[in-house]
Amino acid sequence: MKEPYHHGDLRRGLIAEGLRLVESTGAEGFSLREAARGLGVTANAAYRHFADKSDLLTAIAAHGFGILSDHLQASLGAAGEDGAAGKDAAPAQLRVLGGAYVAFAAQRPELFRLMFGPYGLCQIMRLPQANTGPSAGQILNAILDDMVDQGHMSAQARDGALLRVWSSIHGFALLALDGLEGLETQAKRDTALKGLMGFILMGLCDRGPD
Amino acid sequence: MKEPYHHGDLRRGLIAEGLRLVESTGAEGFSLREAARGLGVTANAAYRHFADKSDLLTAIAAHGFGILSDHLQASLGAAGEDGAAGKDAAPAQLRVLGGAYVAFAAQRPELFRLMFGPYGLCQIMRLPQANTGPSAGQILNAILDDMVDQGHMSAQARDGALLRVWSSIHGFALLALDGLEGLETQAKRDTALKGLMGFILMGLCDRGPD
DNA sequence: GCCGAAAGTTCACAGTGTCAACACTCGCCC
DNA sequence: GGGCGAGTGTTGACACTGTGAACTTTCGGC
Repeated sequence: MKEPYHHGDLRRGLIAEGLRLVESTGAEGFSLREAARGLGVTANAAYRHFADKSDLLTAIAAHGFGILSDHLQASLGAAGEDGAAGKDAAPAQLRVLGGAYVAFAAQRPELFRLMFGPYGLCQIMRLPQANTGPSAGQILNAILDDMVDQGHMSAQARDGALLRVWSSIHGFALLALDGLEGLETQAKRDTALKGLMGFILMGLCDRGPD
Repeated sequence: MKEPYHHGDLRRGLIAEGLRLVESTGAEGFSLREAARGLGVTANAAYRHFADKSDLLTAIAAHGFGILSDHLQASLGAAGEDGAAGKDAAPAQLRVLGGAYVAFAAQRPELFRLMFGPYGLCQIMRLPQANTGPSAGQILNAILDDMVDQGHMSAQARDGALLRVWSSIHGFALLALDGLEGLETQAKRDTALKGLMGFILMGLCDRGPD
C-alpha cells in the first residue's frame, strides 16, 4: 500500500498539475511547491526535470500551444462538415478560425496569458527543440494559401499576411480579455469579432505599392 | 542630518521606484520590499498607500498608460510639423500613431507587458476613478473621426473601428515583443509594420452588410 | 499646547524558490 | 545472480517575500 518511490513520469505530471493550478490561480499565483504537493512529491524533485520555476512555466506554456493547435484544428473540422465548400471555403474557414482563437482565449484566459506572457512564447522561441505537430501558425498559413488559390487574395498580399491576420485576432483576443470598453458582454464581443473578421478580409484585398 | 520621518509623497515615490524596478527586472521579479528599500523606507509603510502588492502594480500600470498617452501625443506633434496637411493628414497620422505605439512597446517591454498583464488594464478598468488627460483611445478616436471627415472612411465603417485598429496594432506589438518568426530584426519589424498599417487602412474601407 | 489622525516602524509568521548532501530504485553488465 | 552507476526523490537549510498586529512618531487643527 506504499506509494512507489518513483512517480513514473513526473515531468508530465508537473506540467499537467501546473496547468491546473495556472488555470485556477493564474500564472502569478502559481507555486512550484504547490504543484509538487499536488502530486505527493517533494518540491525539490521538480528540479530533476526543470531547471527553474520559470522553466516549468515555459513548459506549461508550450503544452498550452499544443492544446491551442488541437482546438483550432477541431474547430475547422467541425465547421468543415457543413460549411461552404469550394470557391468560398477559405474566407469562411478564416472566420471560423478567428472565432475559435478568441474563444480559446476567453475560455482559458490564464493559460492564454501565460502562453503570451514573459514565460511563454518569447521563451519558447529560444528553445532549440523542434515543434510538435501542426502549429497554430501553420494552420493559418494553409488557409491563407487557399485564399490565394481561390482568388480571394493576390499573391502579392500573401506576403506577411500571416502576421497581419494573427496580429489583429491576437490583439482582439487580449483586449477582450482585458474587458475593454465595448467588449463587456458576450454579445458585444461576438458582433465586434464578426466586424473584425470582415475588416481583416477587406484588408487582405490587393493594394498598391507602399 | 537625520532623514525626516515622513517621506513626503511615498505613494508617488513607490510608483516611481516600482516603475524603475519593473522596467529592469520585469513585473514577475518585482518585489514590494525592494521598492520600499530603494526609498529608504520599511516595506510595511507601503501598506498605508496601497492595499496590496498587486494594488501597487496596478498603480504602476496606470501610470504607464499616462506615459503612453504622452508618448503618442508627442509623436503626433513631432510628425505634424512637416506632415501632409489637409486632406490626407489623417491616414498619415494613423501611420505615425501605429509606429509610436509599437515603438513604445519595443522600448519599454516590461512596462508594456505589465500594462496589459493581469495587474494592468483589466484591473484598471474596474477602478471607479476618472481618467487623466486624453487617453490613448481618445487620441486614436480623434484620428478616426478625421478619417471620416476627410473622406477616407465611411461613417458606417467608423463603428467599432477603434477596436479593430487598436487590436491589430496591439497584437502586432505583442507578437513583435515575443520575437515571432519574421520579426527578429528591427528592419523586418519596420517593413512588417509598414505593411500592417497599409492592411489596416485598406480594411477601414467601406464594406457591405454582413 | 493638546490631541486625533496620518504615516512609518518593529516584530512576527507562514510560504516560497533553490542549494547541497543524502537515500532509494531501476536497468545493465559481468 | 550480484553489484554498481545513473536517475530520481528526500531532508535540511537559507535567504527572501507578502502581509498582519501592535507600537511610535509626526503633522495639522482646535
